[in-house]
Amino acid sequence: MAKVTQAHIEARTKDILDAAMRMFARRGIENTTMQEIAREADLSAGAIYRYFPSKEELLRGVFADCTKQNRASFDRAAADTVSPMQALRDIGRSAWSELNAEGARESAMLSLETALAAARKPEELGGPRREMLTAQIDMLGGLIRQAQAAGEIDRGIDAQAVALTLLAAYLGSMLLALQLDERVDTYAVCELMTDMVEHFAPHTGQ
Amino acid sequence: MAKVTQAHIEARTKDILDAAMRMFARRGIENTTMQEIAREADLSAGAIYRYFPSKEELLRGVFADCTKQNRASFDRAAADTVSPMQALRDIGRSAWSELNAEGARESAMLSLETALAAARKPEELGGPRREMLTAQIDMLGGLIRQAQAAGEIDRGIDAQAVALTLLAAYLGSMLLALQLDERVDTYAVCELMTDMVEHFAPHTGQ
Amino acid sequence: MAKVTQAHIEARTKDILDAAMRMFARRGIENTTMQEIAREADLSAGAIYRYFPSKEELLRGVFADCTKQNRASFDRAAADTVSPMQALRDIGRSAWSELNAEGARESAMLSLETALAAARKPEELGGPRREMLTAQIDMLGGLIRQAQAAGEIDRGIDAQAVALTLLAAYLGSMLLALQLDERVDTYAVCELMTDMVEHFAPHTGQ
Amino acid sequence: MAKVTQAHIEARTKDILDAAMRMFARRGIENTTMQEIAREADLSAGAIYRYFPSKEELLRGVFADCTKQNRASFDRAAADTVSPMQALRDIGRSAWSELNAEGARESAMLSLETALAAARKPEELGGPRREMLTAQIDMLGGLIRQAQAAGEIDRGIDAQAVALTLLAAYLGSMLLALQLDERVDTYAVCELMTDMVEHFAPHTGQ
DNA sequence: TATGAATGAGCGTTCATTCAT
DNA sequence: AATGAATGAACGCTCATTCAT
Repeated sequence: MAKVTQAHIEARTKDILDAAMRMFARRGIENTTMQEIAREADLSAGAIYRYFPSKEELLRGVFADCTKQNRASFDRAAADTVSPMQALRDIGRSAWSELNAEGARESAMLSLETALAAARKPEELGGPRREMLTAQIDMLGGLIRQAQAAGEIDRGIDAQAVALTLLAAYLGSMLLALQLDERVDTYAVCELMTDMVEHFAPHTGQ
Repeated sequence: MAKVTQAHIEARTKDILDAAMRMFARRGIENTTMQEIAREADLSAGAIYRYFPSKEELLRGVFADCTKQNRASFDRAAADTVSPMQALRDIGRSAWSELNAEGARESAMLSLETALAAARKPEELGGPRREMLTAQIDMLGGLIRQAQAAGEIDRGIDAQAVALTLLAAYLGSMLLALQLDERVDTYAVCELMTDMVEHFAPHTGQ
Repeated sequence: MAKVTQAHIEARTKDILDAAMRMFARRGIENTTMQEIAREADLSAGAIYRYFPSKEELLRGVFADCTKQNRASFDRAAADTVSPMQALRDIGRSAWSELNAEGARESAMLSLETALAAARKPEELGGPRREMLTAQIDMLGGLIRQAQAAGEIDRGIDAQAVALTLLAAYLGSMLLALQLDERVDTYAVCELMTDMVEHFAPHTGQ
Repeated sequence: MAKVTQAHIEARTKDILDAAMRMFARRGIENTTMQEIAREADLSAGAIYRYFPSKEELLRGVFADCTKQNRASFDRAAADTVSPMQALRDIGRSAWSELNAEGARESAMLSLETALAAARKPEELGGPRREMLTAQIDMLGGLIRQAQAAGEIDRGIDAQAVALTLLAAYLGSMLLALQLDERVDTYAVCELMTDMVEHFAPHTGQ
């Protein structure tokens, strides 16, 4: 009996988080009303307050959920076996192709919404976000170092800087895709970055 | 009294625009009240409505002002005389160094806020933003083609793709700087990108 | 809770309509605030918006309610059986005696308020009002023609004109009663009009 | 010098009163802003306050002006010389024909606006209006008594009641014309009333 | 005397939150 | 546990009124 209740509570909590995420992305955090979230979650407005004590706390829940999902998808991507460089290529392709996928706009908007919210309340919301980003940078940096060790990438370049640059290029592509829509081929950014990383001839190598 | 008319009105309009820009950046567009903007501009709430008929119109004014400023700063940067590659380097350095300047956080937040607002109301707000971005891409693309013509950059790479990538790397650096603050050296992205563009040896060149 | 639904909603809707009607009459449509209507209906201001989406729509509701009531009272009056002339007399007496009844002042003021509002927005509010008035004129005209057919009224007079005149005399009496209060005996207008209609000897009858 | 100032002040006062009257009629008292009145009077908003200490006082001024005008026009109409009955006919025709004249709608709306305002603040605004109406009734009653003395109207009817009825029929016609516009021939009311008064054969005369 | 920019109280309306059912 | 009607604190905005010029 307690088991059923527990499962039920968790299911409802997830429903509400998903509904909130969709609505925050679609209409913006401030513009989304609790009524809208409730409707999207097939609940009444008051019911949400059994699971989250306030809209702010619900937002925090959405944050946590987002970073958890994100982490999971990155871990999956990094589990490549062929070669470090191949893993990088795959991660890039899968990440960039998501920018043209169904729901990419909403996803990008939510990403920006949360980035902004976190930037405004660094103490309360910034933590998980920072961890997520540094984890991604570290993961990319690790792959690059492995690729350097395997001779796939020039040893002369700073792995950390490359990781940072790859992530920046991805995030910037997301921003551009959001604003320029189909007017621009962001996938070219992915290919160019990969090629550059692979075929870069450093100064000192001359 | 006709003493104040033109100069006074323009000064007040600018005051309000600046105040709105600061508040939109600091607290978010939706979260900012007309009262707050008024207080920041040392005015009463009602007075704003002499200069802008609604909050929405004020937002549009902020948009226009932003893009105008942005265009001006890019034009200035592009007016380099030494060589196309040098111009690219200078633009990059000046752009990236702004990311660590005073007020960079607010500027970045405003940029994201406007990006989001434009993404949600593309017909009403998207136009100027798209023009600004495509103008930047075209300007960068033009410089790159000049650099290729001058033999400073490999002729084998797609100028448009490089332009897009540079802009993406910059925008992504802005996003990362906002979220990771001083935990990360975004300037390294600038240097790496410049080096890569300059010393890239394309596939076909092998 | 589904316990309240239909009955409760209808009761509240009626409460609000009645409160609005009273306040519109007492203080004028423009002068009445939603707060005042809410207080009169024993509700909070926000609660009204569950039942009417705006003040304007509430006004339209009051309009509809008024014309419905009015129609009902006229239909009741017209259902006389003795003779057409007797029906006319009864209608007149009942209508005019309402001018001295409890709440007549408020009723008159509401009538004028709605007349004015309808005159200013004919497309939005004028329709039902026009229908109500023409229905009254037609009803009176019908009774007069019946009375003429029954030989109770001279056949030489224009039934439509008489109907119009009776209605005008009634509306004018309402206006006079409102402004002169007890200083004037509007009931005399009713009696004189009835007598005149009944005993008028037309020109051509000479 | 003082003379010029005095004349100027009176001219401006009249300008403002006329502008206010037009705007009150056109848009309703509550809906009219001081800015609109000022614009209509070719003045600035603040200037009105040199002549009237508040909007309320300006309204009172409009009231006084209206009743004065009204009185003047009635006095003119009553100064007929041929016969009392002819005077009544002329007054009626001139009054009713104004209902179809240019600006009749505005005039009617102003009349209703003032009637309502007076009904709501009887102590402050009701006085002049009551005097105006009773003066009209008395004037009509006097003419009827003269007509009865001259044998033009049956001596058996109550002159006061006839006067009241004539005024009511007129005011009601105004209301109907306002609401039914050109859908109705209010002039027929005038002719019917005149005929009835002239050719009425009273009960007791049977 | 006249101006019109500025004020500030108050309007219609929205929405996070509460609570009787 | 869930509902949804109700609350009340803001919000964007308007406008009668004031006052430096």
